[in-house]
Amino acid sequence: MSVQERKQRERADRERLIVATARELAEQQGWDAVTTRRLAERIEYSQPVLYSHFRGKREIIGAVALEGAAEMASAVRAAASAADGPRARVTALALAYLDFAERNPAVYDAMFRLDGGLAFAHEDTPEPLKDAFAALLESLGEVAGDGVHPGLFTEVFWAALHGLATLTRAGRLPPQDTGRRVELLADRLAVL
Amino acid sequence: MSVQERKQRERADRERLIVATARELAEQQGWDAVTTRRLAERIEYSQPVLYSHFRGKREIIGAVALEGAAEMASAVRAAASAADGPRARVTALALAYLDFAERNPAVYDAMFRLDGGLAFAHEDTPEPLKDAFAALLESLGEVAGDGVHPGLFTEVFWAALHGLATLTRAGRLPPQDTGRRVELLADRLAVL
DNA sequence: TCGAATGTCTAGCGATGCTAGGATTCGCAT
DNA sequence: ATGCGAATCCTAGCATCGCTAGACATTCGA
Repeated sequence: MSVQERKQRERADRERLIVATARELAEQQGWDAVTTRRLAERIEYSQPVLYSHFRGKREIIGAVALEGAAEMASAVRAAASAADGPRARVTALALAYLDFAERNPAVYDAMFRLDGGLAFAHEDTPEPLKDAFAALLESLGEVAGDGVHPGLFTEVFWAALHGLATLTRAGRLPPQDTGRRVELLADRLAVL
Repeated sequence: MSVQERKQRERADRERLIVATARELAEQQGWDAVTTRRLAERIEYSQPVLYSHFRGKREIIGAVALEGAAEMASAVRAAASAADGPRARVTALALAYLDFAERNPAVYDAMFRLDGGLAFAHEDTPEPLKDAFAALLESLGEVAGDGVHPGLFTEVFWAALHGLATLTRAGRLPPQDTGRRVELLADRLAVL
């Protein structure tokens, strides 16, 4: 029995290695540079090994996206819980979100820009994605205002953050004004 | 002289044909299906002809993006001018923007999701892109509120719209709630 | 009418995601 | 310890991608 367990452990290790390497490579040189050949070379295995873990490149991107969603959820929660009061909580959350997107552009792309083959809308949405949304909802729901569905409010706020993250990374919005934009968002959207 | 003029006209016609065909193909089957071979076949020329008009596939995407920007600008202006008062203007503008994104997903992708090789932030930003932003600014600037830079406000509002468009297309947000989200955005962000 | 210039196509390069099929290694029963 | 079956891994290759060199045809100007 212990032999099989060791093998399973090694397999799981290798799978983590693949995801971590893909992420590292993507952050260093962009997702275009993450080819199956380069990835295989970096993990010191041949290409087909990748396909014994993942159905294809898309699924690898999806795995990175899930990892990123978990990290983002915890980053958002940490920032929110460190702030006092609804107002500070909202701005802290927003800044944490944008900070995560800026520090992990490739991961953010995997989550929202690229096709990771993830089911988003339906019930079979992976847990990390639902949890990341829940992390936003926890802090944003309390400032939705009367008569506004917390989920709907969170979606709109999230959309605004996503737009800011995307456009900033595209060079469209100068990064130094991020603080003022977040202030504007929090002042106007949130009901305090 | 008239011979050269005819040739130039034919060349310009063919260039328009390339862009229109690329756009059509992208809307029908997605940008992944827009390969240089398929595109060449559809316009009934060989691949190298494409490269006598554009530096590469990126530039073709960029051309579609510019065409889309011009259309979006006029769609936004039309919607805004047909509405009475700032409040109605803002919601009409927002709905027109989202409607454009929904009806022309491939064009919207070319504008914001894909790499069309367009210079965005700098001064050499192509005129249609600047004009599309200007179309937003015209209506949104008047509801920025006191002490808020109209450009900054427009950026934030635009980011929110962009996020809504993106997330809706990804299947993350149910389309039937678009109206309520727009109402929320207009109610909260705009100062009337 | 003929050389030159312009325009177009055929063929091919390197690289991509992905896979079939053979080789090798490994665990386990004898 | 040994030999066999199975699991594991790699070599080699396919179709397709964006892109380009060089041959071919066509048209223009003298």
